[in-house]
Amino acid sequence: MGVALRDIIVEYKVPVTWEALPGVAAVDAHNALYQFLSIIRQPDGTPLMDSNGRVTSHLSGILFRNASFLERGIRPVYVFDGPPPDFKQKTIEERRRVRVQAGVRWEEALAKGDTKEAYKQARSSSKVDREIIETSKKLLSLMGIPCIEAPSEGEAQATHMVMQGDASYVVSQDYDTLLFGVPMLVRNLTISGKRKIHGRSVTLNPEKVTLPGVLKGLGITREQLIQIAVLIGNDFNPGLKGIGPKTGLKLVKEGSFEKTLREREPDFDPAPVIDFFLQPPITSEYDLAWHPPDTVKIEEMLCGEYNFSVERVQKALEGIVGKAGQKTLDKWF
DNA sequence: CTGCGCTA
DNA sequence: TAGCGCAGG
Repeated sequence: MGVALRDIIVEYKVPVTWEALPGVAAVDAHNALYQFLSIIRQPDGTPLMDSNGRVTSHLSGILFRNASFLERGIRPVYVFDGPPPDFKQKTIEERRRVRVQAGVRWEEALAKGDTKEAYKQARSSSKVDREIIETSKKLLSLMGIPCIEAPSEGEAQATHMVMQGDASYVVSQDYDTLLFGVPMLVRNLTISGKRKIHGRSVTLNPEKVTLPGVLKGLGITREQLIQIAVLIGNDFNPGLKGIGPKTGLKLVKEGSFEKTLREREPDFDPAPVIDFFLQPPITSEYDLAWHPPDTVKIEEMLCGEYNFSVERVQKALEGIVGKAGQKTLDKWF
């Protein structure tokens, strides 16, 4: 998922604290849900499920993450994807193929008793399907958190909302919003900060990436950043074999973007992709309103339908109403 | 991912 | 009271 800009952007990330991030956060909903689905699993890869076998990992993630956002003065708005552009079709099919294959390999690893491999494959088999999206929207709404439908890519819409001044930054693990021109992107906005990477437990702190910082640091324009994304591959085109971010940056800086494409992929016209990043479908018609959480209905949904523990849910909700309550409730809701 | 209980 | 490991649904 996303574009592999990490290697050239690593220097331009700035650590931030939660206290420095008050205001409205435009959350890349698909990215957040995928993260929850892929990570909130048992060691053998089994996700959290209710007694009917329905996946609940995303609901757990949404409840605790957003309770924490609200407690700390961050007002999240979740931006969901609309219909993808035609030229994303190949990417979508390829992802589906990889996902299905991971599902098969998960089964195989389980049969062999290879727990580590099972967990890895299970993560890759995660799918943000219609059911996941609908249940997520329902819980978010009950928590009083606005959900926006993008005309097309959620990342483009979230970016637009920051540019309009309706949100302060985008929350996503992916760098794609930079291509859409987001002024500020925040990654690792998690509560614990703890992650398991290569079996080791490491602490990841929230970090911000600003587009001006990246462009200035790399000495390029946004158009050139998009050119790099086209060369190395992104959500909308596969990129050229053997060209990663470093080589892409070099080629683009020496003005060889068109020449390289002409030589390597004469039949590929990058114009639609470039144009999509520069002028994506977006809308200014959205309502941003936060409400106090409907604690009764949340409990009905999570505990009544999905077997969540009443104590855990109530505790999370108390955190929102209690702390956010007295100080900021009036201003927000 | 997140909360929580146990350990030093 | 920080750090680790496990359960959560």
